[in-house]
Amino acid sequence: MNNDKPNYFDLVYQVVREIPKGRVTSYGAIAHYLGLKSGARMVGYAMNAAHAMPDVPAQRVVNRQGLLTGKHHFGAPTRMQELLEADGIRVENDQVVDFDRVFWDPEKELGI
DNA sequence: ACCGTGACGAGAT
DNA sequence: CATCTCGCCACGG
Repeated sequence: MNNDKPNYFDLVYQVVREIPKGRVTSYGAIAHYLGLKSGARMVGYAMNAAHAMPDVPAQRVVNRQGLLTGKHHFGAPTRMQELLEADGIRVENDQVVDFDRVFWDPEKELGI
């Protein structure tokens, strides 16, 4: 059995696991870091499967606006926000406060 | 095997 | 500045 196709899911999880506490990143940033031409969509899809993955803080991954687009996938509508606030991130109106300040760019932090 | 949908993003209007 | 459209690919029905 040859798995010639790249498993984007594992790659995404790997990056997400490196997100430090108190920081967030965006789907597009991860996609660009991994060189996924597929775009941010596949990253978001991967996060959907991340639900079954431990040590994958999907709450730290938001869209480019800092909006908690995936909050509905955490079981409860406020679960994602609570997890973020537990990390010390302020969330207001389903949006990350000071998003630019807490933004964690894998290309910049991990290096390209 | 075909069609529609989706945790997005960038560019165009 | 706000809104719309397209691209991109995997998965479910």
